[in-house]
Amino acid sequence: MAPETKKRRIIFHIDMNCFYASVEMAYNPKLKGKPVAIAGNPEERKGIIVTSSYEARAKGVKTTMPLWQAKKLCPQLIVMKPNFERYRSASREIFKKMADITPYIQPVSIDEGYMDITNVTNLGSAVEIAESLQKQILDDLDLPCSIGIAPNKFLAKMASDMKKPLGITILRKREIATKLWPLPVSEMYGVGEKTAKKLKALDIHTIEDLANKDVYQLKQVLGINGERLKNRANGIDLSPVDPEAVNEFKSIGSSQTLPQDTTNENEISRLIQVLADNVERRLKRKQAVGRSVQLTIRYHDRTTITRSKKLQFYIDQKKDIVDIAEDLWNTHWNQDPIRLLGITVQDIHDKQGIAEQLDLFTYEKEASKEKLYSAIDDLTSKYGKNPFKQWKQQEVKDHQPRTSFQKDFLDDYKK
DNA sequence: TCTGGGGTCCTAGGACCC
DNA sequence: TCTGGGGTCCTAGGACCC
Repeated sequence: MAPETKKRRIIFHIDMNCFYASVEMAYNPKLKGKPVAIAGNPEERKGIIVTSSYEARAKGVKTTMPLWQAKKLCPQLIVMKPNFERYRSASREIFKKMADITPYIQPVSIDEGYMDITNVTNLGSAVEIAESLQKQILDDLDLPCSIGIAPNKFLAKMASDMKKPLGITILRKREIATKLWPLPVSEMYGVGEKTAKKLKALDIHTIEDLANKDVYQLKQVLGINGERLKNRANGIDLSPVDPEAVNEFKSIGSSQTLPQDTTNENEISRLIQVLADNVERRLKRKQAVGRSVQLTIRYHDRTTITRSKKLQFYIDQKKDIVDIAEDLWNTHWNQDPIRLLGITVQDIHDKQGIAEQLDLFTYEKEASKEKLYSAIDDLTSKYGKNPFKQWKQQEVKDHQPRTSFQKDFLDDYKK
């Protein structure tokens, strides 16, 4: 957790400018000053713009624009495939430099993060610290960034957006009315297309309009988020800079848009293997196990469904992931051509932390996972329902059935 | 010729338990 | 005999962000 929250905090938001394009320019300086874009797969339909340089943006090239459209706007556009290893390595160097200043760092994405420098006392003023950090990142890594300085994360985030590239912007509480309120509400962090539309219907167009709107009306339209957005519009955000957040993964997924829509079950079966393989590899790299598998199917017309299955056990093996994904596929596919397939393992936990529970559950009772699965199947068909469903780990551990039904099951299982 | 792939958080309804 | 209300878990989908 961040240092004190009572004391007025000093929060930085560091935002890399055109990150992927900038990294490519750092690798190959000949690209500097030219319209450069990073695009998904330049050959196929999934070719969309991921990032572009300011020179490309000047011609109207925007993120998520289909490649063909970008080329039409900017025929000289230099299009490159993403080199994620490069970006990850540059990212590590950037966060190292932040870590030299304070341990209170919260990475948000590969190119963005917060710092709480409230208790940094030996490196000069906040602005001096920001200038020095920005200069180091530029001099050592040849990468430009913008930094927002504010009393909380939301204002720091909005501030870093105000001057690009290579900006440093301070946003004080007393400057909210002049610097923040005039902006269109759609530019606020947390307000997307749908929310902007709903706000417009309430005659809210600027952040000032939102700041002054009756909270009850906002909650009616936006739920709890309405209150949060109003608070932010008034410069209120108590959320701490949380260095642990980055380690607390909740899901790991892999999805792929096909070259063409398909109903071919062989192709789909192969794709499931590839996706499950991806997920398995990343689970193992993170030493994690998960307890729920979700299948995403996007059809020809882009309607998308998700179907998931919660498991009794934590898994990290490709085989298990494939089994469940195929089961979901067979149960829920409606025979229409599909455009995308995705597999996500959810309810993820650290493998070490879960090991004791797994041990108690499977090894101490000398039952392999398969054996236990089939025992559950047998007994479930015998009793008509699965008594494990409502059990908490603790109760299973302690063998403390709460109902006679569970007691029967347990007696039966122990045999 | 439209619109990728990786995530998080929130909501809402139904099942089930007490 | 014919019911309330609170809580948790599971599932599906929506909105948002980079």
